[in-house]
Amino acid sequence: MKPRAGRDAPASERDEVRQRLLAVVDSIPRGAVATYAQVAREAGLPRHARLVGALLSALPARSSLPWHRVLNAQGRVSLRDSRGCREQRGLLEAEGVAFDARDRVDLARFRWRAGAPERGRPR
DNA sequence: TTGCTGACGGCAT
DNA sequence: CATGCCGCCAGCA
Repeated sequence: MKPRAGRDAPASERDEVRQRLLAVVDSIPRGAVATYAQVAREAGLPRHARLVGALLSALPARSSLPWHRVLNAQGRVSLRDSRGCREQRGLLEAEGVAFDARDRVDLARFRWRAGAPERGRPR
């Protein structure tokens, strides 16, 4: 059987991977959002969207990471827990991210463009 | 090792 | 727009 790199990799390496992903999340600027897949790609780990979710779900409540700026590909909050859902939404709205009537964020408008020059979004 | 699960995603219906 | 199905991956029983 063909072993898969990620699973067999030494703990230290998997740890480094997690750090890299978290670092990307940490770099999402206020008022912008990124998708799970986007974070993974940005970290050089395409196809690891689920891992991003797993990581964030295990995040300590105290974390200073802007975990709330990560949404699914549809621009919606992906939390199962309704309590957490409202929290994430509240945090985003507090920094200017708008949700439409179907609880979606317009990614074309709020998606974070890594490396793109900081510029005010058109109102 | 196998099987099931999940803060995912893309595509077909 | 909603569902369902399937691929993808790490974690865990």
